[in-house]
Amino acid sequence: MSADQTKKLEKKRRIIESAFELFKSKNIYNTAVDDIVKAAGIARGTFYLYFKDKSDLIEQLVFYKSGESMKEMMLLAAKRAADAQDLESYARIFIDALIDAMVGQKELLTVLNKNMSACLRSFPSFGDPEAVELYHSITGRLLDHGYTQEGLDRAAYVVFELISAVSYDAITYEKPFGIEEIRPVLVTAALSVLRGCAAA
Amino acid sequence: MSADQTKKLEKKRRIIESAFELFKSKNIYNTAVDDIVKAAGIARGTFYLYFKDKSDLIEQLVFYKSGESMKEMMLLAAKRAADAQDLESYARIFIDALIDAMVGQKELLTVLNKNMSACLRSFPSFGDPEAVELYHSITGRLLDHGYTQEGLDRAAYVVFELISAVSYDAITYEKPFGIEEIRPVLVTAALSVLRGCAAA
Amino acid sequence: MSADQTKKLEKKRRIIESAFELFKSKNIYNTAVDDIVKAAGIARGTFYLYFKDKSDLIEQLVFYKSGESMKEMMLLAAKRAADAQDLESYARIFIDALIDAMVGQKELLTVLNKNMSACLRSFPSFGDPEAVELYHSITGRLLDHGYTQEGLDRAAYVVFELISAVSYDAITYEKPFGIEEIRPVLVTAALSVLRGCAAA
Amino acid sequence: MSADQTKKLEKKRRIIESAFELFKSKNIYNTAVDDIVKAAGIARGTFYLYFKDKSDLIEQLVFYKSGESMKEMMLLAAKRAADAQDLESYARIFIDALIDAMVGQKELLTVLNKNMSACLRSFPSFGDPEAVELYHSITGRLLDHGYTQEGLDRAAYVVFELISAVSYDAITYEKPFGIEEIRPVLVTAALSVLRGCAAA
DNA sequence: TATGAATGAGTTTTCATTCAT
DNA sequence: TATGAATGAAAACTCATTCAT
Repeated sequence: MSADQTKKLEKKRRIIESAFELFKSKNIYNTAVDDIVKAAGIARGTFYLYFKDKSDLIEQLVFYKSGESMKEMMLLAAKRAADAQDLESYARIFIDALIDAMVGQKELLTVLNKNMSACLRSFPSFGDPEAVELYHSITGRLLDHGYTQEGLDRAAYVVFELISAVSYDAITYEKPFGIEEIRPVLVTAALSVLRGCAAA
Repeated sequence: MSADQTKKLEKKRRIIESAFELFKSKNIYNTAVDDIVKAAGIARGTFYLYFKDKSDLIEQLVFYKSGESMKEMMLLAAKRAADAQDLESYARIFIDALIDAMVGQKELLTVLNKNMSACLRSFPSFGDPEAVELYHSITGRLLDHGYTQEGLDRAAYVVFELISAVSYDAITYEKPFGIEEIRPVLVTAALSVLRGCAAA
Repeated sequence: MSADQTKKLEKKRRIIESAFELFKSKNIYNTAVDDIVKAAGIARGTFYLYFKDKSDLIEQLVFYKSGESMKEMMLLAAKRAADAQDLESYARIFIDALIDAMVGQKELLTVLNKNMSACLRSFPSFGDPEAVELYHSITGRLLDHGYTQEGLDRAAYVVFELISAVSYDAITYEKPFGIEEIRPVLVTAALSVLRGCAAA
Repeated sequence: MSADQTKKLEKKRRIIESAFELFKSKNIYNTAVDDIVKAAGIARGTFYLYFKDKSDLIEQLVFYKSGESMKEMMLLAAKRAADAQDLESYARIFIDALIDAMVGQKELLTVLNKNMSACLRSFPSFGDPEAVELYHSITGRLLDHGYTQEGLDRAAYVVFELISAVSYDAITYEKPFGIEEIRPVLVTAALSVLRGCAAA
């Protein structure tokens, strides 16, 4: 990648970061392109040199940010689950860590408004080679325990949706249940799903 | 309720229905108050007699519509599951019916954009006495099978979130899996959750 | 006046008073007819049974209120000046009292926005027989000191404009001079005007 | 000042002038921003590039216009009074000219609705160095005749308020006295004020 | 007389996007 | 590449007034 291209990408990222901060505090529909360029320290017109239009920015931001966060979450969870003895406790620790990670991403959730799935939609290819590798190293351990790769992908997807949907409400609204109140149910549920899918 | 009040409520509902039709075809943010009043056959100012502003309408619409659809879904599912012999098949048929109902509500899902939970947030009180009764008659059958009422509420909530989250992506994007592709996994998963939560 | 008419007048006054309170706190242009009828406890349509339109109300209010206040001011000033020995001190006390009265009418001034003259325009007939009588009893004392009635009217008018204009700025903005700062100059000035006009 | 800034200021002035013309013919509250931009030959949005909102324009217009007119009035009066022999006739000619100038500014008066004081409030600093200089050259002649600078400022202010308040009613309503009818009284009154304040 | 739902013209304001520099 | 003034369509919302009851 040429120096020029690196510079361009960097600026693009700067715009995305500025937009993200504003989206967090004001929500997408109340953030004007004007606010974004001011925050990024560039001119109005410059914005359109990097993004086709506002929705182009949003699309890229959501994709970039949700991918980024998914990777972070998997990374954190994998680290915590690394020393688990048996499969059962591996999964339990992993799922628990995933929920913790969601709690830590509260702001992102608000912006994405349950659109975490913007990323999940490309599941399990993600769009970031590192993330894919991470995913495989995590799920690999389950493969030889009665799962096919395909079955595993679906189970993992369902588990992820389950966790993110329930966590979203619990974290942002604390209704009908707060996160700590629903966490044990959620962990049990996620494990049940994994087990149930293996049998299938 | 006086005749006047009934009339007012009816008109409010008419506005909500008009808005809903437009939201389905054009999405919320591309629908102007102007479009809504034209569709409802009322004057611009009249709108503001019934709703504080546009966001007030959206809030009420989402709540009303998601509640309404939840009831419909429960109704349909209950009917289909009525003759089930054992608990296992009762649950299976019920869950399957729930997914079918989601498919039938594709349009609603698009509008609510995963905000079905606007209704779920008041779970299991819903806000409509009929719905509550329905909910209790449905879940009652499980009560004597090792669930406490509280545990049942949480399990049911988690199952509902699971089904609606996964179905939403499957139905609206068909990515990463289409609804028929993911349905067996989803049913298994939901049943596992129920079973897993009972044990707990 | 019939009982019916009295009732009507009373309601009219109630509307005017309600409007006046709102005008004081929100200014005329930010007060809607709607606010007024709510405050007066009547229906929207009823308003139009008593006033042709909004500007009709304003006109009547300004006239009624400024006349009322002018009378109050003259009454207060006359009382204070009653025991004055010589003409000089009579005028001085009177003018001073007038300024005090203006200070006490701060709210009215804000509403009328220097339109106190709405009343002054009918000077010295006012529109209220009692006020006219009051005016004559006050100025009478000067008549035999070199003034013609006409000259006196003009002088009084000019003095009144002088006091109300200067007081208005002093009271509402305290710029460029506060009321106590400018008061001595104002009294001197008013007296000079009276004296100067007598000579003429 | 850069060329860019000059250009911007020029456009701002153009908008103000267009608004002023409309305010004169239709009054402030019946002039829409839309009318102003049409008259100024700019786009709707451009207006908001130069003024925060409509009231911002009004504020700036009143200040700018009243300052401008004050300068013109002083200029005219000074020229006419230049050759006066004694102080008495200097003041008399000056005051008379001031009244003439007010008559010539009838339109402005209507727009400003007695808000000439928007400018007077910054008296005697005005906000325009040229005006200040003018003011000092005019009043200078009185300084050595028993006035302190401070006393002079107050006297001048009071005289100005007197003249503008009385003239306003006389010119715009011709009630209770027309301008020519009240002029001699007004001149005498103003002179009396000046004399009376000198003595003090 | 009294009501208050309905009206819709009219206003202000926003904001994504373009384009000359 | 970068700028930022200019645009104007489009949006939300207000409010004086009417009129059927």
